[in-house]
Amino acid sequence: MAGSQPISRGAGARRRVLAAALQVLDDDGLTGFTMEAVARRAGASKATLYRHWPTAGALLIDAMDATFQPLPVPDTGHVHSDVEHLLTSFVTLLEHTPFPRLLAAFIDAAERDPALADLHADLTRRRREPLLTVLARARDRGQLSTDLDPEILTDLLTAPLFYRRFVAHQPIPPQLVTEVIRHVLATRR
Amino acid sequence: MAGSQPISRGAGARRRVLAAALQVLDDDGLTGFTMEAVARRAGASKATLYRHWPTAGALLIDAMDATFQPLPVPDTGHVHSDVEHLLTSFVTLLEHTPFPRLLAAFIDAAERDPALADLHADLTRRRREPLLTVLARARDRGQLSTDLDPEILTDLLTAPLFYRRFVAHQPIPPQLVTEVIRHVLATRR
DNA sequence: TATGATGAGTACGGTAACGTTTCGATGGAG
DNA sequence: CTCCATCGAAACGTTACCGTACTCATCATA
Repeated sequence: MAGSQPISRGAGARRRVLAAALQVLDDDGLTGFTMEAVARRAGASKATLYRHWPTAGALLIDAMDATFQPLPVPDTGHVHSDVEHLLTSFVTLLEHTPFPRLLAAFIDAAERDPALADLHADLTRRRREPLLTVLARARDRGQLSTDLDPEILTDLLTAPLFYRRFVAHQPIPPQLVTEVIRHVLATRR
Repeated sequence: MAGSQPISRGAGARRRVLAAALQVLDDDGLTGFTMEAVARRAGASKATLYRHWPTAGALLIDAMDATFQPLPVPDTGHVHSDVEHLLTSFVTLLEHTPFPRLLAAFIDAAERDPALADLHADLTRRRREPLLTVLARARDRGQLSTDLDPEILTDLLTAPLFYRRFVAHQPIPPQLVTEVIRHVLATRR
């Protein structure tokens, strides 16, 4: 976006509040996510928050929606390396950004709030798109058997990375990406 | 910590409180998990809670620890059906018990409390054991190539089920277990 | 049956977030 | 330059949870 566009008074405060909301969620989790805490962090008035968002849940939705950024779609000509690029980028996201902690809080929230659950499902769908694009392209090129469902392949390829980070709560070993691809992408010898 | 037959006075209240703690966590998540709420639900006095647990975190740890129950280890003679039994049981756990909602809350809590993180890692390890047992037995029988790491296989087999439930937030299709096994356990036709 | 533990119920002062309101300051548009 | 929508700050009464303390009932056992 053209950064020199003047940021209107209202939009400026809005952006600061959204950024502060993510910081609070990252630091203190869902428990610490209150209107007061976000207002403090943003250097904003509570009145401003309530002017823009009726509830803390609505604010949370906007804040999480603002975090989304799709991974760039690689095009090396080979499924294998395309997928490897994507998964490696994703591991970086999991290990070196606030993303996973935000997601952990959000997953819990989405269990109990239907509006958050909807957004969560939508964000997940958008997050999967680059990988699905790569797989579809591979199928068009004949590099991938047509009896393999791209949706299930996407599950199988990305799930272990999530699992390591959120469930096993352990670092992701460097060879995991390679191993996952080897098992799932059917490079059978 | 007295006898085994009669439930000593103390142990009775303790069990009721732990059960109430899980109900509160299931219904209201981490946000609603307070000493007062648990005491109310248990029909117990706050003083009783504080007598047994110094903090809400300590109570949460004991409550989550009490939920753990290992899946029975099947022994059909074939890796394939053994694994299928285990994964199917696990899907039932994910779809028809409070387990996943409890876990969602716990994962968020474990992101910020080291003691909870330790317990989380330990519970995950114990949950994996039946599958690891089955895989080890298969290897001893020569039904499984020795160059496949059982730990990674366990990741690949269970991760998609977690993923569907927590990340994709979608029902687990009946054929997913079969598909996962087909891809991961290398029964290539 | 007498006694010591244990628990339920209640009350307490302290803290924090709630959601709303008022007021004075400020910056962008006409 | 003027106007006015928007902002930050502060105060408000309300509600909820905190952690502790005290009383009285109940059960376990010797």
